[in-house]
This record gives sequence, structure tokens and C-alpha cells, in this order.
Amino acid sequence: MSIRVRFAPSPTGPFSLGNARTALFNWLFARHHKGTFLIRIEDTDKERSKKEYEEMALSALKWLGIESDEPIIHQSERGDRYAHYVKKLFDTNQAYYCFCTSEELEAEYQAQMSQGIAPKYGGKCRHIKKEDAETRLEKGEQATIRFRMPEKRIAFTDMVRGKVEFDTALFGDIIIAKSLTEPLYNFAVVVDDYETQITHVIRGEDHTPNTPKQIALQEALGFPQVHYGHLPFILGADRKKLSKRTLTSSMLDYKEQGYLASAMINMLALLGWHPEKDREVLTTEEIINEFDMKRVQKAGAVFNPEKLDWLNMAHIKLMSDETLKELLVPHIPPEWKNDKDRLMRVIHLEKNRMRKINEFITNAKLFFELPEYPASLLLFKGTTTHDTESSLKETEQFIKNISENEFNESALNEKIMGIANERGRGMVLWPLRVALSGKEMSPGPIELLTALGKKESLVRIAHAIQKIEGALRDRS
RNA sequence: GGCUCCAUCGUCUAGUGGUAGGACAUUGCCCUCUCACGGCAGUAACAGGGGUUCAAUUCCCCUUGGAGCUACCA
Repeated sequence: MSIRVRFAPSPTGPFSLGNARTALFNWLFARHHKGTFLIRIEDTDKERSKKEYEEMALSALKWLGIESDEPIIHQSERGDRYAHYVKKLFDTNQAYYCFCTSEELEAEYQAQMSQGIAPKYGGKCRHIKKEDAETRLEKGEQATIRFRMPEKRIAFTDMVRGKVEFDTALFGDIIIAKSLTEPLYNFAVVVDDYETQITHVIRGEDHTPNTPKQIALQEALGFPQVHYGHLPFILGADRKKLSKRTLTSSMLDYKEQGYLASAMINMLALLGWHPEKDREVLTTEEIINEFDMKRVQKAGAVFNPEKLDWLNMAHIKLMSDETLKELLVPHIPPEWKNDKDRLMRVIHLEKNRMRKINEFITNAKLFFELPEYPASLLLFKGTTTHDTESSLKETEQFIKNISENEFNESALNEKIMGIANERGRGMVLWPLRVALSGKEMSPGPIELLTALGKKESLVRIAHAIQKIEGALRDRS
């Protein structure tokens, strides 16, 4: 039988790292086993569900390349399906109307808590006859629908943790719906998973205690049991579940900050899972091939932003210059595109220096516009203005003598390093590099020359020489 | 309180009944005109106590610590 999984977010808040990881593991599991991956929106809570959160989740997933193989289901549109199954439970006397008010229930729970007893519903409405309930409903009384929880031990084999067992007597009769068409989580999940023929439920470990309730419901409705796997949490630095407020916990923020989807997937996959052979930098394709629920960790994992940076850098290096250009183009100033060749040379050079793709704008700016800098910056430590002037002039002459078609890295390296080794490396390379970049810190002079090209390089060197001469004049 | 789960370097993790390995971070060195990249080396962990065993990080129990759940949220 083919594997079918689903990711079922409730659109009640920003889409977090943890949500993304749960979606990813479901998706990886489906892809690895050539199964089907579904997205279902759990928007039964009308108060808290918001369309914007749903859109946020879907676009974050789309960014990661995770999309539903079948049309997306909304629980809010399936009221009649839930009503159908609630009626089935009524017909078999496995559900009943409960007229207790929230105040009554609250008081009951408080009393139990203060006595140190595990709180659960006392069963006050358990024996109200269906006919009596219906007349009360007709009179306009408010009621919820409860499931007669059978008291027994329910065990299941978790794909991550192995055998887990609960005593359902501790749960009491849970509320499964506010009305025929307004189901609550545990009931809606069971119905939808059944109707979409889900075979494996992979979700966060916060759902572990819900699993026996859902199994009891499946048994009551005569549904086959599904396989469960509960994923450990992604934790904040405080080792607590990532809160909604945690900074940049919204997935789309990572995209904005210049992270690659492939790096993000790599990072998320490595939180709680590890390939058999010890490798860290993995393409999505490789992760799909090697993914195995058996290798999923049991303990929660603290998210490490530095490692994400490192992985992002690694994934940038994995990309071709051309692919990187495509990614960069929408973000760069239009005038940078005028000189296509120069742009490509700059991308090639900066590719190995970027941790996040939006760093490109600040890093590459100097190639398109010479920054302002003081003449004093041209002086290598412990050298004189005079020596700097003569060094720059000599370098300028050498560069002028290199023909346009010889203007490449190896030829430049040979010529420039020739002078540098003669006059002293710092004496030659520092002023040249500052003249070309206008910055204290930058790529090396040979790299700058190659990327800028002969013409622009000479303009910048001439500009530097003017600065030096100006400084000399001011002194005399 | 009750129920469930978890426990290897600071972090992510590998691992086995017999020397605890890798990655990020960090430190030092090399490369070098600077900053990155890269290369090399170093610091750093089996929570504690009992068992079982010739031998336990590994298997069992307890303790401790941590997390989740305990809704007319999901």
C-alpha cells in the first residue's frame, strides 16, 4: 500500500521553524517512499484562525519547495462530514449531549485539582437520554457533544519512540464537538485522516497524549489504525519550546534575511535527524534519498543560528554562478546590470565570500562605485607618502603595459607579484588594493583588478595617485 | 499534583557490552597587503547512584534534571 501523509497546520499564528520542520519530515518521508503528501488546514477554531496566517504558512512552504500533492482541504468547509460521523457515534450510543456550563466545569476542575486528584469530567450528563437532550436543545439550551471514553489501556508503536501506553480512564469523556458541524481537534483529525486515507501521522511530540484519544475514536467509528511518529521539538536557547514571540521564528523572515531554501532544508533536516554516513552539507535530493524515520532523534534540539549561516555559505558555494545571478538579479540596483561581464566576474568573486545572499549588495557595491576614502588610507603601515606614490606609479605603468586580452588572473598575478616581491609586498599590494577598493578591508588586489577590468582599474589608480600628490602638496 | 516522553563536548550529533568519532562555535598556527575563504592543530561530553557482567557510555532499576500534555486551542 502506498504511503500517504499530511501536514496539518492550524493558521493561528506565524509559521515557525517547528512547523516547517514537521512539514519537511512529512514531505521527506513521502518523497523517500514515493508516497503522497497532503496539506490540510485545521481551521476549526473560528476565533483564532486567520487567513493571513494560512497564506504565510503556504508561501513559506512553497519557498522551501513543499507543496500539497492533492487539493488543500479546509476543515472549516467540512461540517457535513463531521456531522455524519457524530451521528454515527450517537446511533451507537458512544456520544451524548452535555449541558454543563463552562463555569460548572471550571469549578469541578478546580475542586479536583485542590484535592490533588487528576482532573477529568465527572460524567454528570452521561445518562441524559437522547430524547430528553433533544427537547432541551429545542428549547434553546446550549450543549456540547461528548465521547464515551472506554476505560482501558491503549498502546501504540511510535515510529520514533517505540511502544507508548496510556490509560484512557484518566481522560474522562472528552468533548468532540461544539455542535454537529463544529468538531474539535481530536475528532476532526480522526475523520479527516480516515477520509483522506492517511497511513502515517508524523507530528510534533505535543500531540503524543492526543494519540490514545484519537485511537479510541477510530475504534469507536470502526476506522483502521494509522501509524504514528512524534517528532521532538526544536527548542530555543532556553531549551523550551520555541515560543511564538521568539525572534525570527517566522520562516519567511529567513528568506528575507538572505538564506537559501536548500540551506534551510538542510538545517531543519539536521535538527533531529542525521544521515547514516557522517556528512553535514546535503542537497535536498540527497536528504530525500537518505531520509529514514529510524534515524530520527528522540530528544529536543536547540536551534543553532551560526550553523545555519555556515550551511548557507556552503550551499551558496554549491550553486553555479549563473544560478546565483538569477537569484540576485531582482535585488541588485539596475545600473549594476549595465556591464553584464563585470557583474558576472563580481558574482564569481563574491560567491566565496557570502554567508547570506543579501550581503552581496553591500559587499559588491565597491565594484560599481568607488567609495570615498582619505589619502592616508593608501599608506601601508610604516611607509612614507613618497614611497607610496612611487609604488603606485610603477604599478600603474605595469598595468598599462598589459594588453587587454592578457588581462587575466594568472598574467596579473605574475606581473604584480613580480613588483611586489621586489619592492616589498605590503608596499605594493596595500596601496594598490586600497586604490582599487577604497576600503580598508576588501578582496585582494589581483582579484579586484580581474573583476574591475583594465580600464576601470586604471581610472581608480590614477585617482589614488592624485590623492597622494594632493597630500604631498599640502605638506610642502 | 497526575500522565507521557527525554538525557553523549557550549550547540547539532555518531557510536558500541571492551581506546568515545564528526560538524558548528571557540582557541592557536599556516596561507596573506587587509578582510573573508581555505588548510592544519588544540580545548571540550557519556547527569548521579545502584544493579547484571570478566567488562556498562551502551542493558535493567532508582534518583536528579529537562520537556510536553492535563481546554467548548490545535
